Amino acid sequence: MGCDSSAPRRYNGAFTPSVDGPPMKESLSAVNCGNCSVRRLCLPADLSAEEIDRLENITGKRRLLRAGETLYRAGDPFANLYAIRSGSFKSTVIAADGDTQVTHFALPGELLGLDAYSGRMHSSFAEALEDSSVCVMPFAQLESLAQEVPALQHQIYNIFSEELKKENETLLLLGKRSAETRMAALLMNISSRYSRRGYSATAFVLSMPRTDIANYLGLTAETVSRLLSKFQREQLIAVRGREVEILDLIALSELAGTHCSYEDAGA
Amino acid sequence: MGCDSSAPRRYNGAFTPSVDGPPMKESLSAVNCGNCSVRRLCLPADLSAEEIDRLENITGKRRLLRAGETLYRAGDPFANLYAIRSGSFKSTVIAADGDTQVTHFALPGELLGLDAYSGRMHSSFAEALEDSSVCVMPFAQLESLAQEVPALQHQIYNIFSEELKKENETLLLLGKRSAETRMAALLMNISSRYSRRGYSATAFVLSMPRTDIANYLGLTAETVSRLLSKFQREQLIAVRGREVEILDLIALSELAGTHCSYEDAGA
DNA sequence: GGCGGCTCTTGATACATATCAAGCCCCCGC
DNA sequence: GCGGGGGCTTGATATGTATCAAGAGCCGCC
Repeated sequence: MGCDSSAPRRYNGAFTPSVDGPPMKESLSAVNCGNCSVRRLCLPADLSAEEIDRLENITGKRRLLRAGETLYRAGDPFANLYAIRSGSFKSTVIAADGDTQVTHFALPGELLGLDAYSGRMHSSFAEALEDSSVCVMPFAQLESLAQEVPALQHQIYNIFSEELKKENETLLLLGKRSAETRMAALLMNISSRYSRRGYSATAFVLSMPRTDIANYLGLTAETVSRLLSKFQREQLIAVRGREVEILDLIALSELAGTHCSYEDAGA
Repeated sequence: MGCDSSAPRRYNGAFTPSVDGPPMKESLSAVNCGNCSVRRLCLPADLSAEEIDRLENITGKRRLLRAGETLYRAGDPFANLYAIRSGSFKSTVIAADGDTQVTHFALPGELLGLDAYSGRMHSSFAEALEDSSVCVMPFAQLESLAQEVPALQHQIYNIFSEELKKENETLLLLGKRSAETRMAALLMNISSRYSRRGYSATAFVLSMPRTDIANYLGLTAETVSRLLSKFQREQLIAVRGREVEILDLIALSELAGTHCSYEDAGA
């Protein structure tokens, strides 16, 4: 079993029968960065075997979370970055008036916690949308290792920069686009992110409730629901609860107003 | 004359009579990071005199831009970061369908170009809103210097992280808030950023046209105009063209739904 | 000094999406 | 198997903001 043993699992599943058998268990053998299947997406990108080895010494720890548990909260001291190995998370921020806003959905192979460096304190919340597993990466150690290993340094900059780019795309999406476009773009985005990971680009399970999707897109849950129904009527997708199958990838991407996804149109 | 000689100047000014006298000229004496008035906001934060000296060797170059000129365009190879010394910029991204979205307004002391690291290519446009001056910082050199100077490294991470935090706040703003709230939040934000720089928090000139504000906030120019008029009727602000005076900072910040600004509620 | 072109303002109307309100479905626990 | 509750869907209505349209102010140019 590699770094990426458990497949995403819904906590409220329709496909998957139940979640109660032997959950949250994980073999610890052969769990390392070198053979991690999300490797390409995590930090190690261009490191040599020896460098990966050193990285592993500081990223050995795993943390398992149940659906609904929070990985960190705004105000928590910043100590670690987290690489998602399986499962998914939502990031939220809270306004002064208590209003919350979902800012991201994080899927396997993606990082959480980058916004916490400045101020040494998390400024957002990360909550597991389903049972999930993360690599814990103590940033202080990562930082000093990076000081010695330029390739790691580059990779960290890369990730920060990538993250900024993604946010720009999100802004673009939320800026002035119709509810329909936003919904289509989100579906395309999730599709491409799963596909990049080796999962199906056309059939997946949304791990988040409609309310979270709505909040993220700046819409209401009712509107999200209506749009999904509409897409289904138009034969663009098939929805059943949180299961989604994209029937017409091209039409959907045209609706989204972008060729592939608003994240990274390549891949 | 220090690092921050020229004050922001409108290119379409109401206060300032004209822009044609001796523009875009700048003494080169004593232009260095150590005595730069935006120092606290640029990279040098915690560096020793000796380290600042080394930094200066690679950041000596200046670039002057006329209102409307672009600092970089999406697709340009990434070579430099830019620290704004005077003037202001808008960052935009362009959707596949050609639609553009303003993602930021950048004021003096702030950095541009961070999103370009990954892919070694700019993914957005930066256009001067008024005649402006920037410090050119070749990133490759910055990077290798950072490899030797941990304090610089920290500062770079800091800036990246700060940037991500800011974007989260912007998402919060755009997510589900009324036009009124967005407009108030933008005014408060600009106010706090100017104030942080030592300028008046209550009287400033918006360097961008209404259309850019509207685009940034996900509204139309008409709505922006109406809102400003409304704020004025309600004695919250006084507007005359692009000049704004905030009359009731407290009421405005309450409207914005945050205590001070959506950027960094402190300061 | 007067003309022409922007940017900005203001008004009337249209429309997209929110809001309010049931009812349904599915999953879970008893 | 039955009852309960949360998430989801669907409908009717309300409303905020866009859209369309006209006019005003300002600036630069001729």
